[in-house]
Amino acid sequence: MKDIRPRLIELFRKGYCTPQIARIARKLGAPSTTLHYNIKQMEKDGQVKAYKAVFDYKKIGEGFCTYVLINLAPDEYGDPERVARHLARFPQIESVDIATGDWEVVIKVRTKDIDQYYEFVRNVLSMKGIAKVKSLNSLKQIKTEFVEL
Amino acid sequence: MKDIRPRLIELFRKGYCTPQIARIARKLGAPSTTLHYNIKQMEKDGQVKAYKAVFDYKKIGEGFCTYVLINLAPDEYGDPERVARHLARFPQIESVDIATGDWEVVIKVRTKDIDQYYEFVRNVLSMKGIAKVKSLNSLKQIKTEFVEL
DNA sequence: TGCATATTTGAATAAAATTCGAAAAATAGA
DNA sequence: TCTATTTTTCGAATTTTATTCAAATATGCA
Repeated sequence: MKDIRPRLIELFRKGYCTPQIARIARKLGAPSTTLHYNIKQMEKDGQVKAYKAVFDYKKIGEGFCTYVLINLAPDEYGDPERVARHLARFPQIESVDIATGDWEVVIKVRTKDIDQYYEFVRNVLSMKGIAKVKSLNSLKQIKTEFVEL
Repeated sequence: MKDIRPRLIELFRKGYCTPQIARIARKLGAPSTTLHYNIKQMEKDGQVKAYKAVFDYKKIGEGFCTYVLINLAPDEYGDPERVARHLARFPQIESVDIATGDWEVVIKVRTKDIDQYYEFVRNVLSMKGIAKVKSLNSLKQIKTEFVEL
């Protein structure tokens, strides 16, 4: 095997998929050209950001999932988005939100295991601007990205 | 308009998409039949759960996003999955995790606005088995489902 | 090594997406 | 309400894509 699957996973994580217009047409009993028009319109309006795959993350070696609640350093309060945008770049991070309440940023992280998570903590969460973190570890993922596992 | 778009959104939330094999073949410089074989294999192995769309949730009227940290009633400790599976059924809930630490369950909820979220709290989070909740509100979503917004 | 199983690949076929154009429907303005 | 303009629908034709098939190659294992 030319080990093409890791590359497929990378592409599918963010895109490289497309709507099944013909199948939807059959399901909804509408002409496929009408659906085509509406879908393209939704894409143009920016309602649809991407078409992508959802994985069984355990089976692709990313079974260790953590929510990290983050307190920023006070000098970042003026622009929490700076840190957030920087975090969003990392491929292990599924989501980044700027939040109200006790924590300014909430991220969801996927790694292979606790060792890789420790690497992530050392490399990423040590960055300037992050004052304090609280990790919530997922013991079992029941639903993700609207898909039940 | 026959108002077909809400129905499209419902279908795309969980599936009704498919890989773009020809495009991937061009990108990776591999024969499309080889990719076809490998993709089907990954699907059969259960590594791929679904192909779906990621939305700009604000633009589809689901801009209010909340992480809810949940404490279960002590009599649920033996089987936290019961409550978790029940929660996973609700369409407003993007993800459900059983977690370690201060909270037993973590969910991510999407509603139109704070009023709809209040409805959700009253209808769903009032359920038996949930002892206490802490809501973290997203002020701004930077990345979701691995897609930067 | 030798055998069974899994993977790669090109050629042929089947299915699907896309384009186009015309008509219908919806919308905005007077 | 009436009319002009824009948006949306949808069938037919075309282009592109996925899928099937069969043969060749590679891989794992005894």
